[in-house]
Amino acid sequence: MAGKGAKPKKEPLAPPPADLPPAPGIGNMSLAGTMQEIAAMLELKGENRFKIQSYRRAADTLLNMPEDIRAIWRQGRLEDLPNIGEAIAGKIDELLRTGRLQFYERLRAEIPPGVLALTAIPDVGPKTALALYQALGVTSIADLETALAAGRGPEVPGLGAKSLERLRESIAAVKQRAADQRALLAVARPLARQIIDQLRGSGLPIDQIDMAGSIRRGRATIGDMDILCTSPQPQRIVDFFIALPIVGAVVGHGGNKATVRLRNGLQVDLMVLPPEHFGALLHHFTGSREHNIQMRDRALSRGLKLNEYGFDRPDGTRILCAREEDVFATLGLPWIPPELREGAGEIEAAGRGRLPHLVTVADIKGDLHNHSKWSDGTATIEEMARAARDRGYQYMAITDHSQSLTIAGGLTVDQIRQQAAEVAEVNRQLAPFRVLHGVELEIKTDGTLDYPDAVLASLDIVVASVHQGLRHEAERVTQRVIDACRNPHVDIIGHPTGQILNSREPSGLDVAALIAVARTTGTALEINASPERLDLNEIYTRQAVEAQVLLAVDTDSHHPEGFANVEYGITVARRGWAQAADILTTWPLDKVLAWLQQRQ
DNA sequence: GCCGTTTTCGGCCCGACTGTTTTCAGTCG
Repeated sequence: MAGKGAKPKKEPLAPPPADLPPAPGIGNMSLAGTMQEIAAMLELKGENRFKIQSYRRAADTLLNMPEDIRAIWRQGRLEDLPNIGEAIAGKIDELLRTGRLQFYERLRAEIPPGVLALTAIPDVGPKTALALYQALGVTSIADLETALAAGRGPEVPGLGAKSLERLRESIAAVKQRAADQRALLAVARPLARQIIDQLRGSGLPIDQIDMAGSIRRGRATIGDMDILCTSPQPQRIVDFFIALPIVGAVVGHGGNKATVRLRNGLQVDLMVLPPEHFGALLHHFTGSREHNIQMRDRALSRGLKLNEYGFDRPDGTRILCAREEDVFATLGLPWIPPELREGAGEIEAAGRGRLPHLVTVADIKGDLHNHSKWSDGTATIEEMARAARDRGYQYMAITDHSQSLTIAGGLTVDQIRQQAAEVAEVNRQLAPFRVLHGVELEIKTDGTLDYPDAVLASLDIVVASVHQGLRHEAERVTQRVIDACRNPHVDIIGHPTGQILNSREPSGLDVAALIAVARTTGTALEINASPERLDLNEIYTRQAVEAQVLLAVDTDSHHPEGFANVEYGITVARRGWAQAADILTTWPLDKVLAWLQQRQ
């Protein structure tokens, strides 16, 4: 028998030769994408659904795991990962060694091109997609639309008149949706709060109300919103909800639920529930899918069946859960914060009493990356400082752009020297509040920094960022950022990957390599809280936390209202399992000053 | 294809909804 705790294996996959580099461009994300594609193609082939599920779960593991897959591979530990066994480990190994996967390429050759795309249509899954292809020969949504318009369709087995009509509507909807995008959390969450406030203020009887789904877990972008509440008068709640001014169209409504589309296009589901089921339903609709699967698995191992109404015992009786805490307690667990519910080890951690004490907005004591009128901000240094002080902060850094970023009014060496006098004056007025004089320093396309070291040494703090040459090849971007990280004057790497949600992909930066360097240099990595950035993301945040690399939640504010965005940076930090001690900007001023001093 | 504090074989999360193939399959969240 194998030793306790270890997963017994006949012959573990050998680690790669020490001198073999991983194939370029292959990391956690791309591997997860490949696994998802394999799952979709196997589904189309009608493969065993549990095999398909295995590839999906392996993809989830890759997406949520806190470590870089290449490091695990190098150590020969692929099969130690949950949901990754001999077969999938072998495929990951093949991809990392050679950059290709024969199994995947054979599947691609087998599946008619374009059929997969049909499954983007609502209510069209693999079975329907294949039937459409076989009966009509269509290999794209456009093909299908043309065929249906020409009166074809009745020859597809299993599709009656109703289904065909529905299909036409779904195609119209999917074409519309392609133009739309997922909403930023910073757009969706205030809307959800507004709806909840209006329902609460309606005068109608509401006992409990909360948002659920990805908005409650705090994902960076939101597809649609779920709001759950309890009330003795569900119909009146539903009627009030669908008549809200913010509602653009009512998609459907009944006695205790309604689906609407807001004026900005976001879909919102409201459900009014019996109070005795509220906890179980809130848990069920908060998800994520993988978290729910693992919770049900844990229930099964205890002879219970978990569903959205509670736990069913083998004798047919039911354990009701009015509060979410009851769901966890029934499985011997403490309540798990929604931000952690991604099925990425939180249930195991909860079971061992090892959940992190997640950082909160209330822990934040300052903000170390902000702009003023001196470059591209809209407020004076004093206005920014007063706004930060009014939030209860002890300090704020002014970090206007450096000279190379001309488009943002970057400061010359002379200008930033002049700026120091204004910072000193604001500090005289607002003491003991402290404005740190800093810069958001360009990491230039040639890899050098935008000010000489002597100038950097005269500043309180330096945030180094990439704005230009984000599309450079991965090795080059990585080298530029790592070189900046190694400069002892650089304190923080700003928005490391440069991603803009919904519009710009992250650069090719090898974040794992950056984390490894930051660990040795003691440089902090930023979680930029600007809602369209959220960079580092939660996955890299967790990698940094595990590596004990310091993080800085900064809002990159260009006006006084920007400080409120700290909420979104904190959400990322929480999703990355960060505690207050991991975050530089939760530290009090004297500790931050001592840290900066010691770095000089 | 993965997994194991009853297990190395035989399971695998659960229920709602819909249409149609009148007893269930497909899709979704």
